[in-house]
Amino acid sequence: MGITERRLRQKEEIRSNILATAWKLVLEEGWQSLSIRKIADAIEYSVPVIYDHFENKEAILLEFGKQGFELLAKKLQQASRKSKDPAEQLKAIADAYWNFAFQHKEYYQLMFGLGIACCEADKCIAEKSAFRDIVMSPIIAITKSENDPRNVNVCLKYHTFWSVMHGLISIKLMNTSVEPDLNKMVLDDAIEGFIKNLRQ
Amino acid sequence: MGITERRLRQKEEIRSNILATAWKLVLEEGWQSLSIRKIADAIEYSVPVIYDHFENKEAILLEFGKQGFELLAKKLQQASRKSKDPAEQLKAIADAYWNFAFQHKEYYQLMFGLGIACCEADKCIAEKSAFRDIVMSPIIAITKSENDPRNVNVCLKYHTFWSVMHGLISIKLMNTSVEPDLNKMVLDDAIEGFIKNLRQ
DNA sequence: CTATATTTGCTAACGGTGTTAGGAAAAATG
DNA sequence: CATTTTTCCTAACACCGTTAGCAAATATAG
Repeated sequence: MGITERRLRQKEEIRSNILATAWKLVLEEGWQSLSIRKIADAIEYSVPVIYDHFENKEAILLEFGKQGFELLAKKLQQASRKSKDPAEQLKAIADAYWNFAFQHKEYYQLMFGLGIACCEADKCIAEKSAFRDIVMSPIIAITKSENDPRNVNVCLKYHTFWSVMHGLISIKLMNTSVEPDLNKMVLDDAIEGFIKNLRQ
Repeated sequence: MGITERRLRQKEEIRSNILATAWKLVLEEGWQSLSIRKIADAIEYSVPVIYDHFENKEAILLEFGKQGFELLAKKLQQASRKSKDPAEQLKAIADAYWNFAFQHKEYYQLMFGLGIACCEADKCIAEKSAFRDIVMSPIIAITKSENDPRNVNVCLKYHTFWSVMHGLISIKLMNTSVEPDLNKMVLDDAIEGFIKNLRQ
């Protein structure tokens, strides 16, 4: 009797319909303007139906957050495989990170908090530590320090790398227009400096 | 006849009462929870009175945003006067920027967009360009390039500096807890590297 | 095939948000 | 004292996230 299965399938379909519709709305009007009511309207169901599939609005955002972290990890993974030279790896990773941020602006905004309270603290630990490892590996190789990821210095360098990336991107994303648009030069410059610094 | 003057004074008093109350509410419960109704409640006036003094909520936020930029500029100015050596100046500026972000977390959040849509683009140009000049000056001195702030390379370095600062701070502020808390070491490390890089 | 149980999806509400129209009361002006 | 101006409030509009409760549709058991 595939009845319960069909029901599960139908229920699952509504769920992914919610997600797909929400995503479309976000692309069209941004995170700030996404609302449960608009989603309900678009999928042609009443509002409470949404709550049969997600505990609350934040749960929907969290879903996208995880998607984003997975996609980012994949992109960084691919980038790091482009070369055997750790410095080249790191450059490729930086590149991929940069591209991700602007090609998937909505994901990036959600993941790194330009306007939404989601994906903080413990919510996405698994997803975050995945891409942490990817970035860590070439840094360790370049510094040639002991191969221990818990090495304080390596941790520090990783943190610095990530911060630099995030700073460059988020300042570009908020587009303050005080200084001219320096596009990717800034990134290349900063990463170049970072790698030099890694080698002492 | 000082009647109109008294009226102006009283009106002005309500205005600053609104601002003071709003600021207290922000300190207590954060930007997200600030609402016109709460302000009205706290100053013991009805809601529309707020709109006699501010066009809308964003205008109130903008007021604080400008205050923030002015305070930051002052702090950076003071810091840069601590030494004649440009490298030391830059370190002091970085330090002051860092301290500002954590001592006046609310200002920083408002100014650099961790959660509020304000202070973008053209709104705070004057205030922003003030602290731009302060940071630019030691960078120019260190690179010893032509004394032209419109020099592309200097612009790029300034942008990098600012991005690094912002990245370090905002990642610390959102406290993702994947990596251990590396406090100010990360800042010192990054700035050290940045200055080295400036000198070629 | 009918009766019961379950699932589904709705209406309507609660309490919150920013914002504004319109009118009553108070104050200043002639 | 009458008139005009200013001050300030009530009440509403249109949103928001969230939930209680109920009606209709569906599946299950006898």
